[in-house]
Amino acid sequence: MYNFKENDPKWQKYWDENQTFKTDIWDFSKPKFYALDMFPYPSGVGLHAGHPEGYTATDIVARMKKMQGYNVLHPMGWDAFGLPAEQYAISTGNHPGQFTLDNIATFKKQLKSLGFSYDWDREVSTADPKFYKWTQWIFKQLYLDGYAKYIDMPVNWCEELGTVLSNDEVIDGKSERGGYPVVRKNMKQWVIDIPAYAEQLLNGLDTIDWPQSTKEIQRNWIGKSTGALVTFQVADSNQSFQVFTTRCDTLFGATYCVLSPEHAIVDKITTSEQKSEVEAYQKICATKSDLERTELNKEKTGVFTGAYAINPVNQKKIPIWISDYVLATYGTGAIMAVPAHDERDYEFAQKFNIPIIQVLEEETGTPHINETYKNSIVAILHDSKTDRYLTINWHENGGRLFIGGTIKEGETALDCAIREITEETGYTDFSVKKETFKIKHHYYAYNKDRYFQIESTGFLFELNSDQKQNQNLDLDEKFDVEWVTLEQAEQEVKDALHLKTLEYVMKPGAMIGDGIHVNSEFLNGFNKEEAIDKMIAWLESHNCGKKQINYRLRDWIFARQRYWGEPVPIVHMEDGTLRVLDDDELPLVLPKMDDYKGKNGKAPLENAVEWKNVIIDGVKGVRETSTMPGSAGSSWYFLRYIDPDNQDMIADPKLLEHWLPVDLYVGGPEHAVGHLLYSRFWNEYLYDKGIVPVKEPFQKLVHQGMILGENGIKMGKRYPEFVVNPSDVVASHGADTLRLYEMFMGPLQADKPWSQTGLEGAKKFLERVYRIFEEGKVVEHDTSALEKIYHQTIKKVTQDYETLNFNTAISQMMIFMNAVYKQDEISREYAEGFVQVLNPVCPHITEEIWHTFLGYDSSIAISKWPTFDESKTLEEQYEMIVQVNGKVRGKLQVSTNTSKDEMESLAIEIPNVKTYIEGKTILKMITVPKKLVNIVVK
RNA sequence: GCCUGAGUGGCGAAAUUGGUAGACGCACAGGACUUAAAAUCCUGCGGGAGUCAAAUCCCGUGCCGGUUCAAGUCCGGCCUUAGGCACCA
Repeated sequence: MYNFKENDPKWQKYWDENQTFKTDIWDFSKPKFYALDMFPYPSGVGLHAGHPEGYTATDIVARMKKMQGYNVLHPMGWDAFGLPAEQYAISTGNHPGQFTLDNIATFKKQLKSLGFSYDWDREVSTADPKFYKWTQWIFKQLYLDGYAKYIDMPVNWCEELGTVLSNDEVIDGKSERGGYPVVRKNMKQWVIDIPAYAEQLLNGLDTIDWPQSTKEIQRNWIGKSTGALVTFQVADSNQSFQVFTTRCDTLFGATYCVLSPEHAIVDKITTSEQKSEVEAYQKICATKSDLERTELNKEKTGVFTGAYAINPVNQKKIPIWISDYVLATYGTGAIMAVPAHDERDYEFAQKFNIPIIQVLEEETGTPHINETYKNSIVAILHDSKTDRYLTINWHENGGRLFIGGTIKEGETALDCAIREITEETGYTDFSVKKETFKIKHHYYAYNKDRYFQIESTGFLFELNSDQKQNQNLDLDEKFDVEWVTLEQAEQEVKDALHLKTLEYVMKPGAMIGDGIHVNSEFLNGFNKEEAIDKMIAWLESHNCGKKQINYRLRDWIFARQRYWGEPVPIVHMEDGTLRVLDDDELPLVLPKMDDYKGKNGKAPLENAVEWKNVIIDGVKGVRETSTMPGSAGSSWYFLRYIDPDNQDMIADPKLLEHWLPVDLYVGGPEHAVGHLLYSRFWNEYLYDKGIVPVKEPFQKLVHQGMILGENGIKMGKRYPEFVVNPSDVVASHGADTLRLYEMFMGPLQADKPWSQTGLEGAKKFLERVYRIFEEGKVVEHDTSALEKIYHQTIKKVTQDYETLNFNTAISQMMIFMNAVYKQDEISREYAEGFVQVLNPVCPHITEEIWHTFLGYDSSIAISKWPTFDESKTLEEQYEMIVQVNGKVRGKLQVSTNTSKDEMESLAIEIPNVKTYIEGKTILKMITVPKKLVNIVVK
């Protein structure tokens, strides 16, 4: 019986005292491996069940790499600044620093009890002035290079937390922490110009081994869109404004422009008659929270400014409106509206009665040379009393259609539709409900032997009464008038034009599909891509527009009106200038305070009067009292592990050169657009400055899944009875069992429910392993019966650890153990190799066996990883599968070097196979060497 | 609405380039050991038909269709679910 209670602490102490996992950072003689965990925020509640999962994964790889002769860097630290500690300090009056230190001590103890192979000498904490000196230093460089800016801008303001928040900290209009409402507010703020790196951050994604989903999230967040900038002159004014559009080809369809309510030009162009209305609208928008904005999504609102813009392509005057469906923060904060082909613009134009001009036309049928042009209609008549649609059935001479017809000279499309319905069906009492966008259609008329190209307008009519008159038909018009259900119409109407018309009638709104240009002068007849190129060329040559790329990515708001964060190393001088601290003034340390709560929306540091007021070179100044966001320190901490005590720089360049990039980074997927984007940005910036040697800091990233409660639901306050505390499990089952179980549950990346009986199973396996040694089953002679499975096991486990498939690695070790039990003995060589490959998952029990039963006096962690002999993994026999017409009809044990011909002749001799091929012709045999024979018979 | 993943026994899950679906574990059942139980060891275990027992046969990887000698795997269309984005012009 293995005594984990005694042995876990014993070996943890041994590794500590012997500095088993101390990294000799300057030893460049061996290949390096940098295994990194996302460092935890040391909360008051300690580790949760998810922590050991990711940490064990990196630990396994780190331990294996060390045994394989790599110089491994496997550090741990603390993301120690943040809101909870500060909230705690406010409510208890204690210093958040002390609270944080206490939590760190708890976390460290818990992590040590799990036996991770961290080099604790490299521990960092973002709240430690020795660390944040360099966070401030990086900020200073960003400031000096113009990336960190102090600007007036709309920000996410959270009243409850008393601070501004960055975009990734706002979820559905509420704060990520606490779920408090967030409103937009104009404030002078520190921001960092991450959009300047948008393109590089986007391109870098193609070079790194990250989960597809996370790359996709980052791509969406960066939100690159290629389009054009178009300048509109304001009529009867010297003002102009620019719009951003991805569809400049639809410019002929622009019937109005919309400015965001906050747009700077609004005040200058609004006419006196519209002034009060515009100002009232602006006021409403300013007080709306982001949540209200999205909730009020349903209906468009807006106000006419009274001013008109000149459409540059045709000099038409189009009205300028303001509306909050145009965002001040994206593009230029102004758009050209093309209601015919944009759903939002369509909705707005409908509501405010603004003209809609179709400039794209869908095309059905196949074009032909020598077409005759016609204008025509397709009319769909609906009877709401029976919910049927009127069709005419030509049977074999053309099938089921709606009513169609050609527009006569001097007739409008609507007149034509009414006339055709009455002529063909006799109905006279109906009213028009809808006229659709036009469709271009090509067809061949047999009766006239001609190709036609028509431009068809669709109509929807509603039948008022069954009043009829006689049909007025030509002699050759032989069809039945039939009322059918929508379903029947959709199935039986085959004509492309009529089907498309039905689609237009049923689906209200703008025409979003692709089409060719119409009503667009020099663009007529061109498709989207061609038209965009032509339009950009036209705009450039007429000096009123150009190609433009836009990003959704916004400035990173880099200040929080909170205490527990890095002070910003800036002084606001009395003369209005900003002064950044000299290097020798760093770190700028947080002052101790009596009260950590800010008052009236002011930062807590405003109350640190002695700290904030300074005199520099005889000029008075006030320190910046906002602090940096939590993601500041975490954006570069992985660099500091490499040289944590360096007082002169972030880290020695020679060390960075050797150790970067991080080879394996494991952590939760929730940081996809926060930490994982910010740290890529800082790293890339530091790369451009020549400080960091690699563009991308994390070469391979893996997200561990969530450990769910036994009820299949996320562990949490909702179902406290299903919460598993890793420390309890360590106490009851030992660290190795917990590590083994969490790795065996399923793929690392998947969410997996906890299972108490599964945990017992893991423990049983370890007992089974231990018993082999305890009961003296290790023998000094060879156990050749185990040779093949031993080599297969070493091979599979080694490969699976490398690819992080720990569950299948463990399953292979179980298979090996089963074989050992069957054999009832194992050679010393195989026993050692097995214990070594198990060691990364279960370091304590294997260390114990290594010393006690195998007699070593040095750690198994520094032993040499076992090797396998490929030739000894190969089977000399296999089960050949024989299929007849793809179904398995026989199996046969054959030698691995059986030839194709031999396989086939053996196959047809199998009795059961014979019964299936007897009396039939063998068409062919498909033979896959070392696998199967498939006999195809008829 | 749009973009990513995922869907396999009672349960957690395996399955190179398409080539025996269900490895391994849990649960369950039977047996050995024991005065007995626990622990341990051994055996069985997708569903159905068939048989004293076998052999053998049919069905089966969310649903429908396709490609192929052969589909969990490839293609098309849907459903469910998790995550992300959401007036981004």
